[in-house]
Amino acid sequence: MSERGRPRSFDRASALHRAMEVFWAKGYEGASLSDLTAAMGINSPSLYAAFGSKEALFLEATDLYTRSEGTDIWSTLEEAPTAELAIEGFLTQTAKAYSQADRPQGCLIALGALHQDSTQGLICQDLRRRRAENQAALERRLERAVAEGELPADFDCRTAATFFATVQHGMSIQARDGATYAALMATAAGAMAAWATMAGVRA
Amino acid sequence: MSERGRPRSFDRASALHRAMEVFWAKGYEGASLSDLTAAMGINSPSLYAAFGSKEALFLEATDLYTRSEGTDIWSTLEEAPTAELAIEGFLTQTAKAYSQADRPQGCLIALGALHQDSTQGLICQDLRRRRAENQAALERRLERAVAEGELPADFDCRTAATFFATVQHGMSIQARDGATYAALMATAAGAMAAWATMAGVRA
DNA sequence: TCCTTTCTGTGTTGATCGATACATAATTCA
DNA sequence: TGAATTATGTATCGATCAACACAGAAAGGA
Repeated sequence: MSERGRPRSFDRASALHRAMEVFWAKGYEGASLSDLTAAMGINSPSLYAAFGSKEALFLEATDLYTRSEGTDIWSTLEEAPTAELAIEGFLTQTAKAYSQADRPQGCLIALGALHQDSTQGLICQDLRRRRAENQAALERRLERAVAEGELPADFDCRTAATFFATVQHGMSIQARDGATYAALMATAAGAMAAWATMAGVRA
Repeated sequence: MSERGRPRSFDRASALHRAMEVFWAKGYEGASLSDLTAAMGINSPSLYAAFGSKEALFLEATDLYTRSEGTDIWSTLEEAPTAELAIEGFLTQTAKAYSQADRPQGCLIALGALHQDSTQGLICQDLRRRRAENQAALERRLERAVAEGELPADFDCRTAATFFATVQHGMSIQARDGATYAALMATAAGAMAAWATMAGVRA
C-alpha cells in the first residue's frame, strides 16, 4: 500500500548514513547542502522531498548516530557486572570509537553544533539534550551500584557522572586533534585513577 | 612618526577586544563579518584596512585571548608551590574562568574552530598548536616536580598532562551546556581524585 | 489507455557570505 | 597652500548559502 507514484531511485537509509558521516566530519553549519547532496549522490529536491530540510536531516542523522555508533559504549555501561568495570568499559569503548581510522574522529553529539545561533537553536538544544541524557545514564548506572550495595551509600553519583561525562567530552576534542587510541587510553587511565579514589579507598 | 594620512577614528585595541568576544561566543565560522563589524562599531573596509582579513583578525583575537583571559589559569600552574596545588589551582581557575557570567562560557581556544575545512585550515592548525602548547605546559610543570624530587621518578608526566588537558577541554563543552561554577568544580574534584591515585598512594 | 501520484534533474530564487572599488574626508610633509 | 598619504562611508562584487519552481519521467489505480 501507499506505493503509488514514481519510486525513489536511491536508498533512503544509505543516503541518511552518508549524510550522518558528513555532519559528523564537518558539523551542522560546516556541512553545506552541496557537501550533503554530493555525498548522498542525489540532488537537493530529492533531499528535501525525502527529509524535509537540512535541520530535519541532521536530527535524523543524529538519531541514526545514536543507534548505530553509540551502542558499544552504552551497552557496555549497562551490562558490565560491576560499576568499576562499567566505567572502565565505558571509557575504553569511547577511546576505541573515537579513534577509528575509517570514520570521523570524536563524537557527533559532542562536536556537531557547539555555537548556539539563531538559525540552529533547535539543533543545539537537541544535542544538549542528548548529552544530558548520556550523563544521566552514567548517573543511573552508579545509583544502581549504590542500590545493590556495591558502592557505599554516600557515594556521590552525580559528581562522578559529571566528571566521567566531561572526560568523555574532552576526549572528543582530543580525538579531533589527532590523538591515537593509545593517547585516548591514557586519558581513560587517568579517569580510572579517579575511580580508585572515589570508590576504592573508603571502607 | 609614521602618523601621516587621516587618523583612525576608532580604537583598534578595543575593536579587537569586541571581535574577540564575538569569535569567543560564535566560533570562527559562526561569526560573520556583519556580526563583527556591528560589535566593533566600524564598517568592513575599516576592518580590512586595520586587520587584513577575517582570518588575520581571528588570529590576533586568539592572541589577545591568550594574553588576557588565560593568565590566571597558567600563572597559577607555574607559581603554585607544589605540583598538587598547581594542578588543583589550574582546575579551579579553569572552572572560574569558564563560568563567568559576563562572558561567553568555555574556552575560545578549545571551541573556536573544531571542524577542519578548506577555508579554515590555518585557523584549526593555530588553535591545535595552542592546545598542544597548553598540554606541554602541564607536562613541563609535572616534570619540574619530578626533577625537584616532589614526585617519584617514575611518575608518568605525559599521561597525567594528557588527562588533565582533556578534562579541561571537556569543561569547555560542559560550560557551553550551561554548567554552573559548582558543576565545573565537581569535575575538578573528580580530576583531583585521580591525582590522589597518581601521586599519593605510591611511596 | 488515461488519470493521479510521486520522484528526478535543471535551473533559479532571495539572502548572505567574505572581500573591494571608488570617491571623499582628514591628516602630515614640503 | 598644495601634494602625498591614509581612513571612512556607500555601494557593490562574485560566490555560495539553504530552499524551491517547474516540467518531464515513472510508477499504480481505474
